[in-house]
Amino acid sequence: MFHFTLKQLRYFTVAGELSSVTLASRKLHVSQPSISAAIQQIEETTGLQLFVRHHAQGLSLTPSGKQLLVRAKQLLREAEGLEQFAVSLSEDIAGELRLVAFPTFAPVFLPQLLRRYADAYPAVSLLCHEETQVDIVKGLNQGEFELAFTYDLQIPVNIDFTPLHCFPAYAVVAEDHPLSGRGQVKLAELVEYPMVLLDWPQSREYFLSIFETLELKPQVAYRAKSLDMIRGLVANGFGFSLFNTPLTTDKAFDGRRLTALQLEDDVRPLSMGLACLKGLRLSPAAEALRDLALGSDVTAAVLGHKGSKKR
Amino acid sequence: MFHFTLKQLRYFTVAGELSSVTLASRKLHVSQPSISAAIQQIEETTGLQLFVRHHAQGLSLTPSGKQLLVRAKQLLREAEGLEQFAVSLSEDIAGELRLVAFPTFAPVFLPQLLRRYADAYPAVSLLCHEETQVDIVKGLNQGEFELAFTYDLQIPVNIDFTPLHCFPAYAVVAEDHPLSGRGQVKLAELVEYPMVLLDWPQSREYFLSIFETLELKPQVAYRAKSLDMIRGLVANGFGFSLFNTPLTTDKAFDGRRLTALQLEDDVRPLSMGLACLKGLRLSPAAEALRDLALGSDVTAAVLGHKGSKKR
DNA sequence: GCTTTGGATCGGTTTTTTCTATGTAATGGG
DNA sequence: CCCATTACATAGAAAAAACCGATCCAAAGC
Repeated sequence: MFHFTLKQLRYFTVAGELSSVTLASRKLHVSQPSISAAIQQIEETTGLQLFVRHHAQGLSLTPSGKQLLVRAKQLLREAEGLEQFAVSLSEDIAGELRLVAFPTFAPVFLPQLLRRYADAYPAVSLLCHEETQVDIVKGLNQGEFELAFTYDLQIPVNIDFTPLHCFPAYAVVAEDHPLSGRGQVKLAELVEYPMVLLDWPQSREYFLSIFETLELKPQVAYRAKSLDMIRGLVANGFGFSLFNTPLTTDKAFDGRRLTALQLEDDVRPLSMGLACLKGLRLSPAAEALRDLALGSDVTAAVLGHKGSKKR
Repeated sequence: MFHFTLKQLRYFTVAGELSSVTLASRKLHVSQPSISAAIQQIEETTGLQLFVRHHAQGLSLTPSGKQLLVRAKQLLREAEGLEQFAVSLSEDIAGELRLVAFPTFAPVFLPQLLRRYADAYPAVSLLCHEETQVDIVKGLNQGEFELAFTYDLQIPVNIDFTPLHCFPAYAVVAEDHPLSGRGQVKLAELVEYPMVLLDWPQSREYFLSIFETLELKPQVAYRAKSLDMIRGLVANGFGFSLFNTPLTTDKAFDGRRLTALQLEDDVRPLSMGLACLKGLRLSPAAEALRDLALGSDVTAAVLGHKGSKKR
């Protein structure tokens, strides 16, 4: 494919600039025949005559050699730049950091966290996707993302999970729902009413499994594809729903009000945390974000301690 | 200096794009361990983890790997470009062609020749200097110029000279000079009048040597550094002068007229031609100009056969 | 004519690259 | 559950290359 090497180009450019094979060999700490050979190899592969040899007094570039020299130096600078870039990627907190987050809680606390991160490490360009659990796992595996904020749900063995915060499940009903104002309810009471279900691959199964462990079966009246839609449906009396992500507002988008109800049953809370590939050494940029997230209770500031920290 | 090679980068990028060491090895016609090794070497020198290895099902780039891949491909493209450039320099009539010409006759016929050349080979960017003989020789030796249009005067042995045209020396006087209208004169007659001398390193000696061979000694009344000045001085009655380059106009810049006088003596005419370094293989661009210059009597068209072709 | 200079060439050594063969871990079909 | 398959890693040997010291050679300068 390539008929010359960076090393040959380097030897050539130095010799060209010094107009001397010997001086170049000294400057580059290699023997004089090495430089000679490199130049001849380039001359051979390109078919160009790069130098006019003056016996006993060095050599001088031919016009062709001069033209090649300019472009060769440019290539060498760019190679140098690539190397610098690679080193900086592996040593500095810089480059691109590709994140992914579970969409239900992403907007709740990520904006604040990313703000703090961006202030602390301006050399990093952040990229944050939102995907459902299966796509998060797929994306991590394929190197699409380096770090994921997600729930500890169906995490495969090859993915490391570090819990950040625990979210207990709770019920949400419309303000004018018969159970509203109760403060807390039993799941057995809830199943008497129609349910609105978040219809996402893993979430679906998770919410239904909560009832299954108590051998209850909710009447799913509606399935919706977004959290906002669920809130709206619930607020408009289509039934109750179960959430883990805290309600940060008691209003649906149309202004109707919702009420949260604690569950009296002993339901396993969901653990939210940071996931990344087990085999992957994190970049300094990712490491920094991980430290930032672990170092401070990121959710507390926003949520006012509605959940319990860690698992 | 550089801790990776173009070959390693190439192996890496192909493997990265195919997400497979094996496929890359097939595509590049090398063994699979070679690819593996190259990737590991880059990982080692940069300190980056480029791939996540999935047992039995290929590998996928890490986010860092993806970033490096993009820039590595760019560098490879640029290397490819450099190679193309070099090959084109040695095979195509393209690139930069650095010329130099002796200033006295350069404006007489070079513009027309270069025009034809530029029309025929638009991929070549022409650069034409004008220097006196010593600087022409120096420039050729140092690779400053590839081809020179000059006189066969004091040409060192390491420079090849191909004659293009012969210019006999002739005298020039003002229109109102006593010798004007004679048509031809003897040098012995000329020395009775004051002379105006072109004061350039080699030209000076050449003109004086013409008199010396006949054991004559001209009275040099004025020395000037440019041909235009000489013409003006002669036209204004400061004396006669000797030229080789044909007078293409009988007017000086101030409008005063000049007359050319043939020499009756047997003076060796000056040979004008193409000079280039003996050790230098000409670029296709230079070769093309040489062919163009040799192929047609470049001067005839302009001068109307005032001199004799070739030597 | 002798010395100096500086690139080219020659052999031999070391290093790097590449290959074949094999190991190994995960996947998938029966 | 076993076994064949897949695909990367590793080991060891062979081939290629890069490199070096020594020497050669041509020109320049004293």
